Amino acid sequence: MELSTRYNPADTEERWYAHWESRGYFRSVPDDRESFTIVIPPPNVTGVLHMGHMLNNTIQDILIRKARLDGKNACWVPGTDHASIATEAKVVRWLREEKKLRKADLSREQFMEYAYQWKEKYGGIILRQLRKLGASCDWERTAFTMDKGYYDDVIRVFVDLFNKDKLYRGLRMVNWDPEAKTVLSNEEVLYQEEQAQLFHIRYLPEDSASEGLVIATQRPETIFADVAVAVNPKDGRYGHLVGKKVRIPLIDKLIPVIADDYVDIEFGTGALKITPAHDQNDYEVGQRHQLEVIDILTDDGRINESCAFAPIVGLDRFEARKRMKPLLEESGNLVKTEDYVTNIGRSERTGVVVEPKLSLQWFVKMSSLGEPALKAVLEEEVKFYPPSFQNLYRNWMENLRDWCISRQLWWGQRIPAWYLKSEALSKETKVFVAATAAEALEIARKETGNPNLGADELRQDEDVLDTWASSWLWPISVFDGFNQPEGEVKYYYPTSVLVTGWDIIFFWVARMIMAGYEFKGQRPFESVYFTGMVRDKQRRKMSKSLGNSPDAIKLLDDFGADGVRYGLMSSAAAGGDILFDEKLCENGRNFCNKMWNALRLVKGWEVADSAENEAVAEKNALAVRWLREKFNQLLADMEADFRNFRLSEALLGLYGFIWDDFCSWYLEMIKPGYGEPIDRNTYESTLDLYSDLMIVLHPFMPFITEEIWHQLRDRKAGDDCIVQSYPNRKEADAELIKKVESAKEIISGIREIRIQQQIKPKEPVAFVAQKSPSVEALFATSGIKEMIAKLAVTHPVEAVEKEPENANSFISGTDQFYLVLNKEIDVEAECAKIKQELEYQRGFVRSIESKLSNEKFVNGAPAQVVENERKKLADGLARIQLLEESRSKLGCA
RNA sequence: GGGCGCAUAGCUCAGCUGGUUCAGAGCACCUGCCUUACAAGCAGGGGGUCGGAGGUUCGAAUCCUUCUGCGCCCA
Repeated sequence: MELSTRYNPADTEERWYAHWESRGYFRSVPDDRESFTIVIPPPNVTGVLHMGHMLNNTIQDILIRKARLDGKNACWVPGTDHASIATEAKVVRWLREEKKLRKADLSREQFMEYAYQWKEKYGGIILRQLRKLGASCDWERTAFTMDKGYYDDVIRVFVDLFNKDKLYRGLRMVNWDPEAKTVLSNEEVLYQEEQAQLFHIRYLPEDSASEGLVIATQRPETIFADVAVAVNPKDGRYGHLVGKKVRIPLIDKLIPVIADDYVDIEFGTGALKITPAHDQNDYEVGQRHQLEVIDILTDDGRINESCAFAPIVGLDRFEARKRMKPLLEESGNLVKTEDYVTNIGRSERTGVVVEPKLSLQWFVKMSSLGEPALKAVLEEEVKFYPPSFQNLYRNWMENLRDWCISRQLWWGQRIPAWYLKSEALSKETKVFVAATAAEALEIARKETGNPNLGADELRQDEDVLDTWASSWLWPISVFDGFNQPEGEVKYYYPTSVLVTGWDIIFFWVARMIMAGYEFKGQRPFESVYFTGMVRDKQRRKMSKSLGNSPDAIKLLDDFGADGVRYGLMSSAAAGGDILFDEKLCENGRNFCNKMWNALRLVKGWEVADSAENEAVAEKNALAVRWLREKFNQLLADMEADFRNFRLSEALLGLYGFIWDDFCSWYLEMIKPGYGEPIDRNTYESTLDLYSDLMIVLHPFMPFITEEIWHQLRDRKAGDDCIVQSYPNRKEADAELIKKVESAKEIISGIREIRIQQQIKPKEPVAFVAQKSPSVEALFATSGIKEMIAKLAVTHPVEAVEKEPENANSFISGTDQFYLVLNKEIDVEAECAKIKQELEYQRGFVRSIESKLSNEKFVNGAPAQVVENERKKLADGLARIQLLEESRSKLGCA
């Protein structure tokens, strides 16, 4: 069999994925095994795979594959989110640019048709890309938040909440996106410092008895919506004006000067124009002083008819702002303008400046929903990894605001509320909430006392629900838990773990927990694993606009899915950000090559029924035993790491084990000499060990492990790595491990001297140990002398009473070892080395002596610790003695 | 303004409930090797007063206080 010297992922990945799928390994149906369930955080249906997805889904796949190997019924539900605003924005742009259509010119039905066309075209790309990553989802369960059944669940929940009096319509200052013409949640507004201008504008007094006052504003066009000017009651400058009136420039409208603590004396001029319709804080001030609200902005951000200053009506707000400057200058009201930097909020989706705007929206009352959800996390019924996210969660949950769930969009679940056409929309408008128009009509007839009310006399709410108001039902709805509470959902719910970025802890995680308790009376998942954000080397968040995000698919092509998965996971401590660097994927790819070459080595061996001789057999048997015991240790580490979701550590542990213990040490221990065969026992054990390693590594790097699994032995159909049983852990034999570790230290000591003395790698050297009880005990271990001789390339190893002449020595543990080389040793250098070592050892001994002479330590510390210090002291003293002897023998100064 | 977190090698980070020769890993760097699996590799090596100060303790990278510098969330 010829194997290329490099592992080529392209040759294997697609093939194994198809194989797994065709064998139905990803499929889960309820049975009597324990379930292990993950629901995917649904990506945007028309999105494409990016680094965050890869990280997130790699982690889920690791957990799912591990659970599968553990014999659990592993179920990973994939799916997508309709991503209301993001998708609608894309569709609108597409219509405008490609079809030359404006949304305003289309009916709701026509628009939805286009939106579905868009979804058909781009929907599911990301799910195909997940397959490339190796994601072992049960694709038959693929869900979508706008699927018929899902849609119905969202509506059902809305009706349910309404009937439970947990929904209301209210006026709120909301974040308004004038381009998407919809409300945004606080989390969808991104604030950034931007350069702006502060206009200092004089408002003249009613009676011209004083100079009036000067306000500072960044939005001069909004002065026409002013209803007051506020000053701080403690501000001496303005005390005389409070209660008087001042004139709004250009329109000379009189507005009162009021006193309110909210005003910051230091900021600007200390006088604040109050514009309740267009600023959250002003709105609150306005409420306190019972001021009217004048809204001068249209939904698309233009100045509307309510503006008393005609010349700017109809202009976009930025255009209007530009016009204001000359107008104010002309009228003599502009005192000055100054540049300043301020936080401007922009829409996460459309990038336009968000306007605070009062509007009528649907809200969910959060008080009763929040309480059990907070408790669940604080009492760790839902466990967070890392637990520090509890703080963030609590902080938010204790300051819950009602959740605005209406969005002025079409792409989404349309709010199932109907109104009388005869009534204008206001807070007091009668509303009939029901799952269908017919039911709503029935309710309307009853409530209006008009049995003849016709369907055409009702109109449905135009808005749709916030996407999170659908995705918060995800863990329930994907199992059809609303329709069939006794069905599958009973088996799969609560799910095992949710893996998601901490940035959506409020958007999504908190709300799923609320929904879980509200609608199922149960937590939605046992644990939440928060991933960090993927950032670039300069710590910037990866984003399209920065162009600092690598092309995910290209990465997969360049390094293989296993390489990329390794790269992402090797630096991904839970919750910690990843500073992504392609170098990490390179490490992953190199790791694949390493394993591939280990395979080539093993597969290249000729196998004989018995070993060359007894010594070789003993050495190999020791190697096999040693690796088995180390493997037991590794399994214990893995178990702990998985229990704590320390996946990065688990992977790095495996990496070290395979690269160092298995390849660098074990394979070198058993590697037969040139042209010699290996004995069957060792060979078979090696295949078994290697196979076990592949099982343990499989969750992290599924493709190469499956490939090597099959290369190692001829496997029967269905005997695939992905469905093996995870190896059983046995108590590791610490004694044996320690012995081999001692041997390894000796080998390293020899190698060090070899390199220093420039001995050719293949040239055998004479090596002896000074006889001592510990050396004899070590050398009595069957096979260990042969092991040292082989790995350090020495003649047969012996322990001698008498120190050899002209030898280079080194200490390992408390014993001394010698290399006898065919050249004069450099006495001076040896002496210097010994001197340095002596200094270190003396310092070491001193520090321990001072510890042990401290009565408080001896009495206070645990016996174990004291005992250990005594041992350290004895060892140190022994080493000092050895060094002193060498020194005098060499005649060092 | 309120809250949370971080600071350990040149870089990125581990280091659990204080106690092994505990100051670690990977990358980077230096030296030597095209050694019959692998140069995308092998063998070796240098490098840190664990941000500063104080405290608790027999003992502190680890616990407490405080200062400094960064980051994030909320208002």
